[in-house]
Amino acid sequence: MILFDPIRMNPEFQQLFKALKVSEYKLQKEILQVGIIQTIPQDSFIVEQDKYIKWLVLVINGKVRVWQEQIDRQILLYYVRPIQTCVLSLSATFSDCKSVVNAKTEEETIVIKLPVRHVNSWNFKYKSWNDFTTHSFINSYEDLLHSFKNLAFNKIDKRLLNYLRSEAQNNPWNQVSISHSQLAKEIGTTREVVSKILKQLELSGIVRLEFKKIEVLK
Amino acid sequence: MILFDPIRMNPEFQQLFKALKVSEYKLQKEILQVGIIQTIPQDSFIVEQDKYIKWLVLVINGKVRVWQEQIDRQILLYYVRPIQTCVLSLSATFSDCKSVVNAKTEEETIVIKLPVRHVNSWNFKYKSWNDFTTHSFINSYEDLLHSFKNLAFNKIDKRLLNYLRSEAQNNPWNQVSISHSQLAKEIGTTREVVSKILKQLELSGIVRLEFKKIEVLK
DNA sequence: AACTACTTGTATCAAAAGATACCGATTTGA
DNA sequence: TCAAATCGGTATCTTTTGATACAAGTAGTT
Repeated sequence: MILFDPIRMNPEFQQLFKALKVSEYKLQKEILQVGIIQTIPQDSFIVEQDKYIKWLVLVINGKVRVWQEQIDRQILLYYVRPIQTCVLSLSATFSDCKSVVNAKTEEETIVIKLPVRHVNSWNFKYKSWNDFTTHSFINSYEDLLHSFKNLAFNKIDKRLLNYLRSEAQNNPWNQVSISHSQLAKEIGTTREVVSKILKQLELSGIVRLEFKKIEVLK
Repeated sequence: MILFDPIRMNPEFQQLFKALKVSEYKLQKEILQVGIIQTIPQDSFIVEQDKYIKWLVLVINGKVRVWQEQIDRQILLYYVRPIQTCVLSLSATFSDCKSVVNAKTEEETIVIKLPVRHVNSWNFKYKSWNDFTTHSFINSYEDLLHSFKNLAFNKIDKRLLNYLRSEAQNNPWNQVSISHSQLAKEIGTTREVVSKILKQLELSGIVRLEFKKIEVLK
């Protein structure tokens, strides 16, 4: 039984170990040795398109938006929420590569950063880490597949409603606080189209519109 | 050193071991014990949407098309070529689940089938298997991400040309043998739209059209 | 209150994509 | 060789989405 440095063993690490079901003491020790806890303010970039990924970032608290962009258009890929990691930075732990996405905090976010070069060997060394990475890949793949299907088969009005309903679930009053232009970026279209569709949805009694706020009624 | 049953140790298994860099004798033995080699005729379903996945299928020779469909529309996800596996059946080795995609042979295809319940434990037991699954996930994720971006940002004419160019690469005369209606299914649109765009591309001197054949000129 | 930055509403026009309809060409195989 | 099935071309119309332009609303600051 190893006695950990009490200064390093703070609640964020404990949360991480519990969520990851990290039972191996040696892995706990390795994470404690190389991991850095950071509190990142709102609207800060975690990774940027075309830049190298140096850290595997695990979100402990907060919310990170991951998206792709091209000139004036962008589209949401997914959100990273506690306790998850961005699979793309996970894949970077296996082979040095540039990021093909952007990731930015949407709220103040607490993360644990692990240098990718250290993480590489853990996959086969520790069963719990192996399970964690495997399930991260599977879940992320399924999420992306779902988004792909949505994009391939649904028209914009349906995709907009899908987005609103899924976001409204996280709010006690079924409200989504977002501007029309931001909404346009989430689903990959323009602001005018969003305004038009939202007005139609309001006339149909499906949503109720306020300034920078949308209430989903059904 | 274990002496393998010479009847079971046929060239397909040898090919698989080499490609997977399976050096562990124990893993070789396990694969030989539970693996089944099958030659599947053209146009046979490997997995079907909403049905359970019982086997991890590894393609040794041939070509398997994986797609999603909805009523009258479908869209290509990817092809599985030698020596690869469909990640979605790979993810089924970790948790019993129904398929969300269809997979069908496009040519006569030789595969090795492994029962998913056996494969589950190999991931942490054998380093080479671990590497194989990890790289399968990473590559597949990146492919899907690429497709997603293509779908999100490119219009149909661009996507059609992207498809043709990538397929033409595999042919010594830069020709793609496919009907317009099949092409429409690959990229998720209708036959008429494909015919229209192909005619435009021919007038621009980018392709040359024949019956069920398209030559990509530039 | 006045100013600024941002947000929302909406009308008009253009382009992209889909739907329908019809006809002729090509292949296949009985 | 003739019929059936599949394939390809194209015209017309509709729907969906995007682009442009401008007016008006909202919130925060000074």
